[in-house]
Amino acid sequence: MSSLAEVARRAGVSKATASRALSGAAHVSPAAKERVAAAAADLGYVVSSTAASLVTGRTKNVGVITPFINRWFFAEVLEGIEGALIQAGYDLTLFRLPPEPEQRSRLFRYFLVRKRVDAIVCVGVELAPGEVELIQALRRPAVGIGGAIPGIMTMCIDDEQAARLATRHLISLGHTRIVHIGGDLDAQLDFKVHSRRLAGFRGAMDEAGLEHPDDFRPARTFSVPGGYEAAMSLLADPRSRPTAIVAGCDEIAIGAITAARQLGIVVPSGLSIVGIDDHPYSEMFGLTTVRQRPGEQGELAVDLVVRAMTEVDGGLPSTSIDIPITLVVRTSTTAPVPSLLR
Amino acid sequence: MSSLAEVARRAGVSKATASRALSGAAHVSPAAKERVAAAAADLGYVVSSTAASLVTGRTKNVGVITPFINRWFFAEVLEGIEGALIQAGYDLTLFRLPPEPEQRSRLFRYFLVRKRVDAIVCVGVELAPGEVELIQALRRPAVGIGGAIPGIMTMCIDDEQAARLATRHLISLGHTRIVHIGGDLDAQLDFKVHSRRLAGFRGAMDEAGLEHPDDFRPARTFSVPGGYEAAMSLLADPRSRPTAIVAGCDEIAIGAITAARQLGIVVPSGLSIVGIDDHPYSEMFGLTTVRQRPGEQGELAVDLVVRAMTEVDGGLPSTSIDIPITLVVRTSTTAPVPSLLR
DNA sequence: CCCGGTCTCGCAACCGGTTCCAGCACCACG
DNA sequence: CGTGGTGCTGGAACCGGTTGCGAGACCGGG
Repeated sequence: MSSLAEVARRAGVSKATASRALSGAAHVSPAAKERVAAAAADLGYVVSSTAASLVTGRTKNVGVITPFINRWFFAEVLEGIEGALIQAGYDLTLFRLPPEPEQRSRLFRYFLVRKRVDAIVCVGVELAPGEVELIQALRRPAVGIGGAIPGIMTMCIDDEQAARLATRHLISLGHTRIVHIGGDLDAQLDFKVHSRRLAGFRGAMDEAGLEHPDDFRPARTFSVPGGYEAAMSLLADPRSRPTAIVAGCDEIAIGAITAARQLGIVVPSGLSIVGIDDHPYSEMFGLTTVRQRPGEQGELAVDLVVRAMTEVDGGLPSTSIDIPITLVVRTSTTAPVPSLLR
Repeated sequence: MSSLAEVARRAGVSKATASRALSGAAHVSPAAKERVAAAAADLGYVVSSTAASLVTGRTKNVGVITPFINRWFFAEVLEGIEGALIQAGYDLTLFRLPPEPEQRSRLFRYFLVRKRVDAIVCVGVELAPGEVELIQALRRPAVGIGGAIPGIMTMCIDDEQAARLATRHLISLGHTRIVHIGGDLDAQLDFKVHSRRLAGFRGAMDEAGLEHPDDFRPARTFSVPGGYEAAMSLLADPRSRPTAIVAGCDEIAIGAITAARQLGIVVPSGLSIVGIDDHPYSEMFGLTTVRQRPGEQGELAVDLVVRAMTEVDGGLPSTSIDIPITLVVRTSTTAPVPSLLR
């Protein structure tokens, strides 16, 4: 309600000095600064951020674009971003990217562009070249999480590598009959994550010289129920049953563990299972997995854009940086047991 | 980059007409409107929302405050809110409420107040009276989700009623030895959800005249692993084992089902389990539960604030509205089976 | 005592739209 | 042909801050 002018009048100074006193930047006499602070305090004054950003051109606000909110990876990244932004004094404006192309382009050309944001973080969205252009035209720092995008800085885990790591672990234990339960290739996430993980799995099998016919089962959803269904149908016939499963993500792995137990198959002695993510439920299931920390990726992304905004030369290199992953061995994997001993 | 003035010049009209033509509100001749539109299009012009909101006082932006992002209920509500807001042409600024009181008050007095938002939606946060005052001082519509708050409009399910419904279902099946696994009363969510659900459970037991000594087991976390641990310790001793469990939420119920299966207890013949929420995993586990639809609650909240913002008399009544819940019977509950037949 | 430098501080011009108000053209009607 | 009304348009005053520039005060050194 109260404006800077009122504060200034009450403190007996001009708007200019009041502004300088409050922002703390320039030289203002201690006495004046004191009076302004007092006046502001008992008027309950707060700056109008709109007015401020109109003149400065900076909004202290960054936009985050993501296709999902209620999925583990995305929610986790979001929390990381949010925490880091608040810390740095920025607000977070959230845009969910709709799947329909028309809605999507509306988001880009209408919402995103209203000069509202000082920077952009895209999580799990693969920008089309035209969209990259639009963002570059904003002349604001931007970073992507979840996959490489030519033209803007991105960070992601190496999905192929993650699946390869998981698969190699099983191979090193002595498994030879291994199946991959992953995301449906026709209902792919951005960055073709499902294909990449499948490729990593197959790469590891090939490099070990293992045959792998009928090696892939798509899960209807990239989640626990999807993994459950796929594992149920895979494991139903004891003769074709593999000795180990590489899951496309931990949720699928958990679904598979649940299915196996339902069928009376003991994990890991009857079936080894390895996932990717290190989901909060994984420890409870003793799931061996390849860990990534989405929250840290979000924080890192914020660090980068904040630095780009505060440093004089705003530019962010358009490189892609690789997030490290680690294998976490728990109790869902072991060497294959000869069938008589199961 | 391009300003309204440029568009106006290019179209050969004044800023005033250009503004009117673009906003579409007032009378502008079709010819002029046409020329302005063309000029705007090939200049790639978009309004500066900061400039617009400086003069109109409206930001087309609503603030959402929530303590969690990566929990099912909260993420689900958030998705509902986001979808409804985009639909209505509003942006969403997300604030995560930090647990530390000092950070929390900082959020309220510093961030929230910068005249950035036209309305506020609080999900799962119990506002202190002082905080309600702060929000009311903003003179912006506000609604809460997840519990009643005196002074502002809220919507929530009746937690006691939900637990009572779940418990009555078990009692009607003939169960008499029932235990509640719920959230830790010392690590309570806002609105004392854990206590309320416990109270509903106990109310139903009392009204049926059932004894219920040692009737409550707190879960270390209000999630699957918490339910798993609590159920494990509860079910370990066959002699004290109940015939049915009322879980504080579906995730706890799922943890309990998993624990039961691990112990060789068949659900439901050996143990009936009922949850609250209707989580996406619940169907897979055949979990009988009390359904609530958090996404719809979010949408409803947005409808209300949007209406309050567009209608002439802005006020929102400070009533608390009750979200309906329904019992969804699946396969995790049945009549207790005499022990010989298990 | 004079002069140059450093601190403070106020004036006023922005930032980029929206909207009140007045003016003008044009039409229909008396 | 005069007059009142209607529809469209432009000028200009905002909205609420920030900041460049210049003026005055004050200090120390020569």
